[in-house]
Amino acid sequence: MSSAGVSRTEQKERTRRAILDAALTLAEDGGLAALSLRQVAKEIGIVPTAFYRHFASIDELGLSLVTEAFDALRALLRDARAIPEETDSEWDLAVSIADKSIDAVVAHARQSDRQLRFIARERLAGPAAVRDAVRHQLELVERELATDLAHLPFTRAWSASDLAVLSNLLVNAMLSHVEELSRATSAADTRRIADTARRQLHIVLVGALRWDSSK
Amino acid sequence: MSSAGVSRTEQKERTRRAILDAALTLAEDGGLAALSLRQVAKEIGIVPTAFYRHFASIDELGLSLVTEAFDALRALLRDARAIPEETDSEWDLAVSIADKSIDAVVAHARQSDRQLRFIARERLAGPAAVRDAVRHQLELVERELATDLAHLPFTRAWSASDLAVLSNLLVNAMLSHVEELSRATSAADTRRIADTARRQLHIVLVGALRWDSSK
DNA sequence: TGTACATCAGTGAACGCGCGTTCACTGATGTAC
DNA sequence: TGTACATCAGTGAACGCGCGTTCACTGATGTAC
Repeated sequence: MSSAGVSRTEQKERTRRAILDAALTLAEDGGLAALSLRQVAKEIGIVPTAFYRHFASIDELGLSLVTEAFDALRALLRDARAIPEETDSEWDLAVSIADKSIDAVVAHARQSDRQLRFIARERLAGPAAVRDAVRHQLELVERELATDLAHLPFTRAWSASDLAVLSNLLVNAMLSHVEELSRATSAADTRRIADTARRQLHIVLVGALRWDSSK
Repeated sequence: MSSAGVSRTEQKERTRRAILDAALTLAEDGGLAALSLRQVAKEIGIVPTAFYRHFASIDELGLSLVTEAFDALRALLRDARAIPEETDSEWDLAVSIADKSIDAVVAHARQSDRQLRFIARERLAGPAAVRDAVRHQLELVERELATDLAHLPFTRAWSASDLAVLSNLLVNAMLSHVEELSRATSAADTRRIADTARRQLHIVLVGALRWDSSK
């Protein structure tokens, strides 16, 4: 490894990034639990033992991937979040929120699909440490989303528990949609799946608008 | 392997069942892709090579597990399906359907939790052949559910595509709920999760009741 | 600016282990007569 | 019912392979003077 004109720190960071990147891609079939250190090393052209200069174990690599994946998920939610302007009807409000959110999902599913699918997959199939970390982060994300939802006009009278319930529904639905979007093979496919997601979100929002939290 | 008083065919079937059962359990951490034939053999006390008397490969074992898992999922849906009696209001109808469905989910999540989680997990993390089989079966299940939904009073004017959209939403939500239920550690936990699921389903149904398919 | 020494990312050999798969086998169960 | 032969689920040795991890190493980069 020579790479003239590059500082040692910089080169180390590049290798670290290459490891994370290769691991994220290789974990796509079979999940992180079926990924080997040697596969990763081979993929990026280093000797297996060099892996240990960057991570103490595959589990530690997995936890770094969790961190980065949730950076991506939070960026998505940030884009989806902004409170919509006043609308004429509840129906229009639902349409407005659904459109905005689905646009964010489609855009981020395109640029962060590996990260988002990592979350959906490792939550269920990851090595214990990674699986627990993903679940914990998802709980935090759901709580953050619940806080955002509390600022919408129609949730004024909602209980904290109902906000959590809706938040959980939305996060799970979003992960399903990301998964489906990532399998789209054409622009038409993407549009069709986005439309399904939009209609689902719309149904949920209409239901939420009608929801009486005191019942 | 002696097991006096048991016919050869019967003993073979027992071993086959033991393999499927052990595989289903062992796949719980890390997924089917991280499962080895030798682990399964060791678990049930046969020599690794005996595996080949029952399955040509781990993939073929996986496909058998897919079949059995979907038997369990279809049994769940059968229990949830029955059309509810007449109700006074749309709200009551939603409550009635939600209660009935969640009861079915809770009951089947208890007795078939490994099978149902297998579906949720291998859909995302399985070996290619298994993953594809699970996705295909899920599509079929969604179509079946859409057919059932078409018989509900409020879907009279719905387009086929809207029925598919709602069906997809319900199947995905159900798999999320099963996953959460299977992690419950007490009866109180189960009740709390079932209640979340019930409220989510309720929100969705209220939204669906208000849905205008021609929009 | 030049020299001498320190750091440390990446190397390569070696280890013991579990993997899937092959093959010839054993001995209990099943069947034909 | 008894005997002789066929079937076949499970055995056990063996194979080559990829695995994670150890260790002493190399040589380019960084630093102190």
